[in-house]
Amino acid sequence: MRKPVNKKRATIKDVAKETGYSVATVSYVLNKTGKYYSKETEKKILDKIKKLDYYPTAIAKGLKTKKTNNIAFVVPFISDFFAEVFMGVQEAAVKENYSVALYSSEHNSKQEDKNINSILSNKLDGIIIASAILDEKNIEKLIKENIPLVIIERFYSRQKIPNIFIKNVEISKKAVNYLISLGHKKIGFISEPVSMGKLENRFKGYKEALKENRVEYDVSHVFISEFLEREQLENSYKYIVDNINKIKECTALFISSDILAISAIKAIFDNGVNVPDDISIIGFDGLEISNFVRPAISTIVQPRYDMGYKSMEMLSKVINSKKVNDIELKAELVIRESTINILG
Amino acid sequence: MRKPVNKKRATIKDVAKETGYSVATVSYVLNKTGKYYSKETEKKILDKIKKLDYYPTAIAKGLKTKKTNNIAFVVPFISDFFAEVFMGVQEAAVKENYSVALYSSEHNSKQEDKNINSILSNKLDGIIIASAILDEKNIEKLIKENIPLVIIERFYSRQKIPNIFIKNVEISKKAVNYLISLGHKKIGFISEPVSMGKLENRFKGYKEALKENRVEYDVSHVFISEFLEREQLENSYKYIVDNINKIKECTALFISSDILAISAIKAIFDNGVNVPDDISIIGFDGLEISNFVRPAISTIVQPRYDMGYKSMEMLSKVINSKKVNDIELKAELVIRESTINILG
DNA sequence: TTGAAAGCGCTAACAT
DNA sequence: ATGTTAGCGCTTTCAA
Repeated sequence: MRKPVNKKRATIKDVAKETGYSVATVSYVLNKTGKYYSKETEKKILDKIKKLDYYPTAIAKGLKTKKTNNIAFVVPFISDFFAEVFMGVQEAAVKENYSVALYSSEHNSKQEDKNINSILSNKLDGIIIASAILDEKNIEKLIKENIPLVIIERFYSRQKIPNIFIKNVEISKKAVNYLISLGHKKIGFISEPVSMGKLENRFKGYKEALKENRVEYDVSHVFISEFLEREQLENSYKYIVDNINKIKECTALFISSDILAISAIKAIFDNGVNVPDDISIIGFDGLEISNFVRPAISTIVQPRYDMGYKSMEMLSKVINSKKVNDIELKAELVIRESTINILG
Repeated sequence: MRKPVNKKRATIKDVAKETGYSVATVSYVLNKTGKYYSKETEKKILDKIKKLDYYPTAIAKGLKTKKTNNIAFVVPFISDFFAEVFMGVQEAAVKENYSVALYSSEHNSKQEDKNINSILSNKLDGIIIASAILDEKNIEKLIKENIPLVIIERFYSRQKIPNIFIKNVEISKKAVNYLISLGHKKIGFISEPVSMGKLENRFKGYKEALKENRVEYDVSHVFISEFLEREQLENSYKYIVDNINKIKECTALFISSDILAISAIKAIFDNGVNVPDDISIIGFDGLEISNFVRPAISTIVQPRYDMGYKSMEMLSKVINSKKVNDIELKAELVIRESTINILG
């Protein structure tokens, strides 16, 4: 006695045959058009559907409708930050009945190209790009294909793309201003390469704050390096240690992410310097964990979840050809234990 | 002069028409069958493909072939741990030419049901389930649909499902044994609910170690709570604080995740107790961050990336009906600063 | 070596 | 209110 292998899934045809109705009618009730069928028909069909454990094949439907109800969420790498943004995306996606495929380029162009091709050939309904894409050409490609797009945290100049952002320049300025108000004059800036829009703006805010307060801008206190990429704690740690002497010259540091700040604190500590006693630090992102390390990190809290949630809502509108406006989200400077006043 | 809106993407038909060949021939060269066409034909067609910027539509192909080259990675919630597992999955997926959709149930049954339905109707080629699924019925459903499955870190008894695992009992025992060797007798256990296989086993290892060393098992030192779910730092912190008096009775704590350990350390510290001076702690997971907090946490390092990578490789085999064997991965006890000897 | 055509599961226009 | 059917873009069998 062999059990029936490969008992195939019921199709719309089966439902039609077994109820005696046509596939069209079944399709109608399936899609709850509310038209073209009676209450009675509906019930019969629905019952049979349940009995056959039938559910439509999205892929076949997609072939016809050109909608897959799948979207892509593209990140440069996986991190705490993006994980939380993703949570927002996913929650909104569920609400609007989308599934989301996650694509990470891991800071690798080849990988990104692959991802883009995969996205394109999968006929996803839309894409949310978080923070950046390595190769501008890929954005052009997506635009050319006319695929709905929303970008988080990056201003794309060549063509207007719906955007969710925070005011990086402004809030960075605020952070550095705060440091200055605490009496700091030697303020370092630590970041991965700033080619990506948002980092560029954080750097800009840093420089503007110095300038407006007539604090000397000292290039030797700017630490921008590829070793700081992808928020790798180990790599960052090594980099900081390698540059510890110059870093020691600073009394305060503005660091472009909390993860970087965490590794900096350890690297600094391991070299006999203390945060905040010897060096004050302000991070960026406002990850929960930044409040659970010692000292708790003063940081700029980004509305990570909202960034995701709103971007998905926005994307849904774009997909349905509704008008959308860019959304500015509020970031907030939160002072905790990693910053102290060094004035008299 | 209006610009051509909606310039449709080229299809295989276009390529056929423009080259004068049939769609069949185009399809052959497209799929590099290497047969049924001449070098010359191939070149002509390839050229045209490039010129038209044509690439096949996965969805149409999938309808026919029953393969989408998409797989699902299902997690109970998003965390540092799963993020790293995901990285492994994605890397292997790229290698084998799969895209991966990420589904998180966020510890919510309704959400999980939705996810499962979405997975099913999207006709994904396979699924990797990380750690757990809330409702056993959903696993049954997937099995019934005959969809290739791989499970990370959970033994599913009713039917054999390919599995990637570490020896949770054994390694937990080792950790607690170590604590005992340091002179600890009052050792607490902190974890989210242990209904999930792996946690159950960690708990088991804890109890076995006590028993084998004739150390009293004190239920009042077992802290298992829903407040500890999903590795939410804030919630965990509150829970620990609420139970601080009982926790203070312990001289050591075995904690089922690093994130929990981090929040415990802070909660304990904020209540005037110190790690490791007053209480030793061993965590679980071996997240990078656990080495960057103070004190650096002694922990059990799990091969997170490998878990993901290997599970994707395994899934690929299952999809292609190749034989697979369960894979045991090695976890490692790493001693850092959060544990001290309290003997003499 | 190439082409014609059926068919994958569904939607929707059209007919009844 | 319900049925018939073309067609979405592709693969693959069969014929030429």
